[in-house]
Amino acid sequence: MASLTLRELAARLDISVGTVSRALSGDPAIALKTRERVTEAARQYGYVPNMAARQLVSGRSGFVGFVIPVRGPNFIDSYLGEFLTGLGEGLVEHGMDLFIATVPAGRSELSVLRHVVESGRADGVVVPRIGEADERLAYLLERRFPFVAHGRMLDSSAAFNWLDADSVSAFGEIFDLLYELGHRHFGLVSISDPMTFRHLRERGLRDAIARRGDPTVILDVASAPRFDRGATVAAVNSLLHAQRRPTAMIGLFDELALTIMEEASRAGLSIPRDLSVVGFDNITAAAYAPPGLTTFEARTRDSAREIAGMLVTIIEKKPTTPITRLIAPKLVARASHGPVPETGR
Amino acid sequence: MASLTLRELAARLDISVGTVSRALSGDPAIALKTRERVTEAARQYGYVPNMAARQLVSGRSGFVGFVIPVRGPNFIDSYLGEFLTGLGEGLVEHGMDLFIATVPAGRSELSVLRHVVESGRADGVVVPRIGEADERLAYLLERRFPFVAHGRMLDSSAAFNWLDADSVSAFGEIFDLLYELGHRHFGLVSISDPMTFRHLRERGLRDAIARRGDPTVILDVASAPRFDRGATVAAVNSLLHAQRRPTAMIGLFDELALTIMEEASRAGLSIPRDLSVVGFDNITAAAYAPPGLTTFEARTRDSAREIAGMLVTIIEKKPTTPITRLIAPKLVARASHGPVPETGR
DNA sequence: GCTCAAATTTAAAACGTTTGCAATTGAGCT
DNA sequence: AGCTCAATTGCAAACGTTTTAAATTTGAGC
Repeated sequence: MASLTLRELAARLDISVGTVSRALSGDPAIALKTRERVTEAARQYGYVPNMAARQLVSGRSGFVGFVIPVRGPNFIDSYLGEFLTGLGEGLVEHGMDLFIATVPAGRSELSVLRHVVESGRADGVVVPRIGEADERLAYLLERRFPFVAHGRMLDSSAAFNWLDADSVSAFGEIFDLLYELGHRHFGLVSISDPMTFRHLRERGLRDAIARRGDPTVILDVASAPRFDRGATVAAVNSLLHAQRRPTAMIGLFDELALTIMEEASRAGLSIPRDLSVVGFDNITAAAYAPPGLTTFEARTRDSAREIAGMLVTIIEKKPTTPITRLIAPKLVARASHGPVPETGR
Repeated sequence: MASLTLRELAARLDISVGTVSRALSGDPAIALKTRERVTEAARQYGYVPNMAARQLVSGRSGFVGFVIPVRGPNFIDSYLGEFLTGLGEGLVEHGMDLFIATVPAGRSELSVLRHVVESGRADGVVVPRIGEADERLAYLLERRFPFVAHGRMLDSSAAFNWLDADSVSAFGEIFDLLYELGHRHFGLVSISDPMTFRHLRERGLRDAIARRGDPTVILDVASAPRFDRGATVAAVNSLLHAQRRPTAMIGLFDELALTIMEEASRAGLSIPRDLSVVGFDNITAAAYAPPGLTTFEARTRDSAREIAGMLVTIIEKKPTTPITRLIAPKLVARASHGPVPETGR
């Protein structure tokens, strides 16, 4: 604002603007003595470069953009909170700032993303929650705009930069854990939305079942639209009140697992005595909801921090081959799972 | 990026740049016919103004800054999630964008705020969670930089723009509610940190007690540092295991109330039969933790949206007298409070 | 003391807008 | 036809940097 300009600083030092600019950027072509003198003066007078001017000539904004995905009533849920935290942490390490855009009521997420990209206010963007046919990715790829996705496509041939939790193995691990505890009848509460993580997690579970090769294993699946509370409750109850009830139920993510626990309690079932429940994500509420939800730590925050690093590399180095990374989730064993019930089977 | 420039657009229209600029901004000095022609061409060629250039000359960035306050392990908690959501919503209505800065490990929150302000990357900032002697406010006031605080100072003479929840009356309401249910012995779990909301809430409670004028009312207070889980548990238990235990306990905010409920259960107390518990904020976990925490909806999201509007007004109109606003919290009556226990008193 | 290259610094253009002021146009009047 | 005045439009400066190319200074070698 009222801050010193480069010209003024140069005047006080009786040196040309160009030299001052170079000195501050540490250009070795400038004599060391001059560089030190300039740096010192800049510090002393509290010179702060005007980002707009710098951006105008460099073409880089120093911002990474993030469009908050449209969703239910609460925009920033547990996942996004973690994610943004990590992203901020990661970016600040690289001297980048975070530009957050929300989607106004009438407009589409894509149009906002377009605004972010085309206004030149961001040098790259991070795209969370990948859908099966994601128009955001299509747009960014076509436009060759730097981005990193959190999540991947099902078709691994799609060439772009992504980082994802290895939910395939995590869901395999859940199955193995419960199988070892004697469970043979599983219920999965899933979503009907076209998100890729849904397929990956289901695949992880199914692959593990197939690997085990035990024909007595049963898997029932019930799905509901993502943020439709009523339908979700109905889906959960369709499994809970089936003729033969699963002994272990898995939520595609914690919110679903919590709903399972609620409905089970309502139905008079005791967890984990009558029913084992496992989730995925380890959201805050998972620790509070009795008896404590067994789940997987998706390490969202670490993931986001790493994504920040990846994106900065991509912006600066413009690598030709995509960078991809898998993060291994970690089991958080709480009290909602246990051995298969002896009775009633 | 590869987007059309104003000069190019002007060339195609065979009109001067200045005219095009004015036409696009809707300047009535430009003939209507020309304006329409330009607008149409801009739309057709997909012209997007370069924000950096615009910012350089106008001196305005179109960004509102927000420095994520330093805190415990999880930066973006429930409060901040709600707040950022509302802020984004509010800003987008005014065509402004949100610039989020995180505080790197070694640096102070103030230094980051200074960076945001002095780099000219934001036209105004929003400051959450006001402390008793808040150096951020002191800095912004001295610098005369536009800002709105979420929260106020105790000394109401401090002249700046703020919006706050009317926690004084809310805590009075809590007291009245519990008093009517027969409670006379209250326990308040508070924090020892120098945040102004702590004093305001305690004051609300004390004022209500004084107003009632019943000398049999007892209020015990225990405090712990904000994010010190161990000390918090100890503070809670100091009240729970006192010679005479309060029949109603109030958490300064929901996290504390949830801890009260946890520790009470651990001590074998049934809620609300043996103990009533009330919180404040209505965080997500409040609904999940059994038997459902009675609390106040602080309307953080609405508040943030309104703050966005206030800030835009301040940036554009530069009013001379401060804008202040109180938001009335709303009771969310769940199952954690009830009549005073008949026995044991 | 001179030459020439290396080291250092300077001048000026460029980035893409906005905006004050001057210039042009054309209609209405005399 | 000439003049005035308002309505339009054009010109050019300015915003604060970075960076290219040119100019200047320095200093080593003879």
